[in-house]
Amino acid sequence: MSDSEWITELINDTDTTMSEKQRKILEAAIDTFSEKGYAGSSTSEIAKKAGVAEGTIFRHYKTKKDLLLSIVTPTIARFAAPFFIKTFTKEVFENEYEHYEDFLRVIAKNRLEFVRKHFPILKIFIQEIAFHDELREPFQQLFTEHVYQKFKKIIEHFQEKGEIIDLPPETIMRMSASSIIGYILPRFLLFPEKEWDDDKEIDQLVEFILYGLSGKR
Amino acid sequence: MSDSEWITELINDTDTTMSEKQRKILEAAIDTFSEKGYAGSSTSEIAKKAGVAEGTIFRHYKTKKDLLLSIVTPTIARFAAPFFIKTFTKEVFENEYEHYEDFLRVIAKNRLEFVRKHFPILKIFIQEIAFHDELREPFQQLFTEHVYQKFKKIIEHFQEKGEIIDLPPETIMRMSASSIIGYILPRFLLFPEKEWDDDKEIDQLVEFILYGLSGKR
Amino acid sequence: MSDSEWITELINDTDTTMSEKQRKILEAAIDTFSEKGYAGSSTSEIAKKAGVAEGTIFRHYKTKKDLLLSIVTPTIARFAAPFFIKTFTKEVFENEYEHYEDFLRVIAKNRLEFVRKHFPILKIFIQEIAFHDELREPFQQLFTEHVYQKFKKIIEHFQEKGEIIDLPPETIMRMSASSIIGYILPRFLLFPEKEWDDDKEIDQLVEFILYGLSGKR
Amino acid sequence: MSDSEWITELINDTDTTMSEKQRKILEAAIDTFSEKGYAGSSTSEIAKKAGVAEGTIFRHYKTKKDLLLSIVTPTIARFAAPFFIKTFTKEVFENEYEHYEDFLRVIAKNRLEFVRKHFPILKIFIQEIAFHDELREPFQQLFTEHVYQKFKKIIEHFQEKGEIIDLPPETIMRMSASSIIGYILPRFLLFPEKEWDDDKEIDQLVEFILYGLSGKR
DNA sequence: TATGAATGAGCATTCATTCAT
DNA sequence: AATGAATGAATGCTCATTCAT
Repeated sequence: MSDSEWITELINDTDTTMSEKQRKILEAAIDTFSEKGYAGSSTSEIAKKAGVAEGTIFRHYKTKKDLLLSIVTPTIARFAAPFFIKTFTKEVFENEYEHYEDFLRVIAKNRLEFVRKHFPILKIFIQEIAFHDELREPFQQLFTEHVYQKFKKIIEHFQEKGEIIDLPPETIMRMSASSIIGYILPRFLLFPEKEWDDDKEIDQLVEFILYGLSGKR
Repeated sequence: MSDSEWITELINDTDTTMSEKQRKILEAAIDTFSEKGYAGSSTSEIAKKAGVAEGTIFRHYKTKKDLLLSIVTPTIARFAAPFFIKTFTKEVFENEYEHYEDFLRVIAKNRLEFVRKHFPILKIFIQEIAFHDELREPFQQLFTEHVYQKFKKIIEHFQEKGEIIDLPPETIMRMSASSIIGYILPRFLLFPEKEWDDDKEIDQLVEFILYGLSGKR
Repeated sequence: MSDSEWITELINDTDTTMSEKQRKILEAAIDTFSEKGYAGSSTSEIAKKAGVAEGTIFRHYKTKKDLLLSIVTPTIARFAAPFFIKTFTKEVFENEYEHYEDFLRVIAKNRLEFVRKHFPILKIFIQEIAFHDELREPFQQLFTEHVYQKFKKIIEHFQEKGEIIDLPPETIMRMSASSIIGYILPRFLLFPEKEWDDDKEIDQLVEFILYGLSGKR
Repeated sequence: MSDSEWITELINDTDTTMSEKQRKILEAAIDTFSEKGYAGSSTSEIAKKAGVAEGTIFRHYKTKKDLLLSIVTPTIARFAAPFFIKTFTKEVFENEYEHYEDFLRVIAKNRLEFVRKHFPILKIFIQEIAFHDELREPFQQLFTEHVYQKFKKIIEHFQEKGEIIDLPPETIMRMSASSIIGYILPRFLLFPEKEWDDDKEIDQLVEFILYGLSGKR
């Protein structure tokens, strides 16, 4: 399976062939891994929560790590999907987003939406990426080859237009991303129960980034 | 032991009473927890790495979790130390930092220095805080009662002076902090082997935050 | 089913009613048991090797042990077949073999041939007879009631003719058999890849036994 | 540890450093492996029989296979010990044994004695050698480099003296050995409860081999 | 104080067998 | 007849913790 096929397959979320039991197992595993971490979760606990025999887990997933990857891999691929490079012509960016602000706002909103829907899985990913080469390596590659490259082109495009300051693209990227992530983490991880006005917050966030990065000083 | 005694004790780095073996155990545990996570590390592995018998660990630390807390707690307390409220009068802030920029730069530089020295322990903290009430609760308290309160006063002080925009202090705080953390994490966690010019990067960072938060728009 | 019916059925190699799948299962099981031993083989491995579903094995053989017996029993019965007593009159022996040498040579040659054809199954038998009463008991009976009795009569016959020394028949039997087996085991089990000149070796073997057992000393 | 050191260590049966529990574990393991085979024995069963916790087994023997090797290896080495080549001069053989008969009788008697003492372990060896490379390889080497070489020299020595027939030494060896083994196996494995007059049987055995191999025909 | 043998609950995984389809 | 999902007991092994020395 080639790289792009793999991506295509991951993004089209066609888990249509999953049995009832399999779905229950995945749900229980997401729950448990998310709450206690991978190493802190036992397959027997997951089986009990899923209402299946322990052996059933291993009929569907060869190992516990296999179960982890089956949970995390497709979701992360889909999280990164918007950054996939499909075309390299400048026109596309110009058509896609007239201003850096547009790009930022769109990304912030739809990735926030994605996080809202899939936070437990993303949390597992964040927790476990440090400990599993099988997780780190493919996503490091995915990031450097797709996300980073596309993001960079977008930044350079708007730097040429004079919209954003002339710092190294990865610095711009880091500042933009960390601001957004710096909203997402408290929002979902630390104080999820607080009432958040996402739209207003994102507006402030975008404005903060834009002024911070504006060339006019 | 009252709350403040506890804090005092933690900050004064009184590791003077530690035996050679104890120090070796701590070192080995930091190494191991940092590399494999708490649940993924075994006490026997730590004992072997420390060159002591398995039982020796439990002579010094009642349980494995005790060992974790002994590692993480004092370092985190010291990480937060600069934000401790010792005085509540406005004069102090004015003397301490003339501009928000000064405050930001000082904090960024010395907390970065602290991270450089203690990154493995901080990494353990970040990884494990989600899974252990014994970690989360005291530091949530420490944060809301000290760090947050002091940070808020500082922000309000500079908002009154018109230096920074009139958003809710916690929004300001989040934006400031996440920008700095957004530098620290790639810097130490993702690409530690890259060559970083910390001084230049921090200057850019501070500038980014200041412009982003400046009231003049 | 009476004892003699059982024997008759086993000897007539009526595997005619076996389906394709059943044959594949038997083949795979022989392969696997022979290579890893009964307890070291799993039914799932056998199923995979046979290209059938796990359940299919249990449709044909109630249990794993049933499968073992189905493999081993008929082949061992046929291995012992030449020793079955069909008649008890002396004349038969005299007609069958003029000298002990003839008997020895014929037995050695055709049992060697049999071993060549069925070695994997015989190996399973040798390995497993120690652990399964269901194997040991019928074949102990078969041996003491048929093989031993007929062998004994033959030996006594040639002792009367003065061809072989006057030791207890079972001693003669043991010496004859162990010499032959002592060729077969290295030949097939230890060094099967060596080049063996079976005819010459058997000639030497028969001579060795004959001289060893000859009464003229 | 060099080859010869290894041998020396194995032969000197210095299990002096074994704790009570360790001894109990070995005994129970020998019992169980001997009765049910390696694959058919469970560590929990062995632990129960030894009166220790299951974990205790694994403190002394890293794996179940380690336990097997710890049982079998030293005993087999000691079984082969009499065949170790210590000297290569002809004089030694002449002093050691005046006739092939002497050699045969001594070997038969003392190896029989050894088997009597260690039969359960030897049985385990015989059963398991087919399935474990870790067993087969070192003993194949030990056999071809020591036992076979010394045996061959002895045979050639007596062939030169005209005592035994001029067949290939390995044929002589096979016939001698299989005759002896052909006594040992029924003696201990098949009918251990029968009353055996070992001395008389060995005399007959030696005579059988000698006449069988005698050159005078 | 330090040891390391001993524990037994718990772990991920495999097993032979069943049964609805 | 054949499947393969499902089972849950059993497996080899690891774990944090205890305790006699």
